[in-house]
Amino acid sequence: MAKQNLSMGRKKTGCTKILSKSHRHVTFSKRRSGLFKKASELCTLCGAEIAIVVFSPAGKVFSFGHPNVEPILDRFLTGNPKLGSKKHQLIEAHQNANVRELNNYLTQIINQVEAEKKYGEALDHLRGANQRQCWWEAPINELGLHELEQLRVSIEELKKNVAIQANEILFQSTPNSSLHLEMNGIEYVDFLESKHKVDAASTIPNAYDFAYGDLL
Amino acid sequence: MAKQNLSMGRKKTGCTKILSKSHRHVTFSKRRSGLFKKASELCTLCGAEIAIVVFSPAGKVFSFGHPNVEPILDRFLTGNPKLGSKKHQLIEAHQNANVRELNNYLTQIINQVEAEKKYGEALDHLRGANQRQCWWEAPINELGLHELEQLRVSIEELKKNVAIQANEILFQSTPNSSLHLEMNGIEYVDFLESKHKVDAASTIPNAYDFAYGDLL
DNA sequence: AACTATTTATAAGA
DNA sequence: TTCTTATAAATAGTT
Repeated sequence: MAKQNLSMGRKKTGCTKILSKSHRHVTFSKRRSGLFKKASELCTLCGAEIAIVVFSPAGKVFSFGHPNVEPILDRFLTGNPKLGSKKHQLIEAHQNANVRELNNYLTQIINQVEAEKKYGEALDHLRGANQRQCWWEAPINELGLHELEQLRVSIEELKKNVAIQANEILFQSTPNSSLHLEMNGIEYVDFLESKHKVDAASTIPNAYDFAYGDLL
Repeated sequence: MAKQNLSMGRKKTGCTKILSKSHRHVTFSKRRSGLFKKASELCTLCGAEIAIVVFSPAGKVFSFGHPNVEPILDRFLTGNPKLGSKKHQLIEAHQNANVRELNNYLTQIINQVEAEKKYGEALDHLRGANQRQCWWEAPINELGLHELEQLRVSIEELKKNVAIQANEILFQSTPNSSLHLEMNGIEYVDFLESKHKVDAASTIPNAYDFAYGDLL
């Protein structure tokens, strides 16, 4: 796939971008026609299905599709999660059955929040009782103190568990837990970040990329 | 874009699908290369951005993209709501609105969790201070026993809440995720049982006749 | 995969 | 823009 002789016709042209704007526009039109014709030929000769999307430097869109553009793009986007950007993984998740999972995921988080609230209220009541009834004025007994300390440790432990739970569900991977949920969570954040990267990258011209399906 | 002379090279071929499978496969490979090369040339010469997706008759996928396939397809799909199949309406909806909404929602929930955790920690400190200041200096009396009882009631209530949530998650959501909460519940039960033994040992009247409501 | 006779694509000019 | 034409490139059939 060397890119050496880029020209045809009367004279060889260089392999760099055409400088003259009008000349470039003419070439763009001609070669775009040629590209679509080649694609059409490939479709009829070999029974292939092809979609082409072309953005002119000015931002105009041209598309070719046999038999239609969008079904082909759909198939490509939904059928290639591994190539997929995070965005498409997210889209795919929604397109498949994962809306329900995402909802469950949110429900879980809400439940966790509720649990934290209830726990906080319980502690609140403890504190209120302490203040109202002047626990600190009561006589102490060594056994009682020890038991209270045990209680405290147990409650701390529970609190930690709940907090860890919340964190795991929100951010981390649990070994045998539902992969989809966690992917949803992570991708969600990554997607918003990568959105900006994509926007920036799409204005950068010269990257050169072939993605062959042989690998799939 | 007439489709009349579909052949090149040695001899003209018809404009219909090539019948021989091996022949067709060879032609497919050659012409696919040519198509991608043409696309590449168009990109470099005119500064265009092109994405091509090809499905072979066998269903294999091949794609070309400059600078990358997916951003171009994204731009195409999001920029063409008029064509909207339902699927694309879904994609667009997610891209335009729901993703942001969901993200805000998640951020909110994360903040809530953080706030609850901080609040819980603050209460812990308060309670710890109370203990340090007063408990071990105070004599034990009936009020102290009452406080212990209240503590148990609060914890029992919390335990019920956790168990209820565990059940909800267990029946609404994925089994694995509910496991941890359920474990929390079990730990909690164990703790209360051990507490009960302690109560008995310390001659505190066992109160399984809990009076709910005034505390929680 | 490499070769080659042809056809096709297209750059430049009208 | 479109048409013409000289020439480069693509490729069908072959090895």
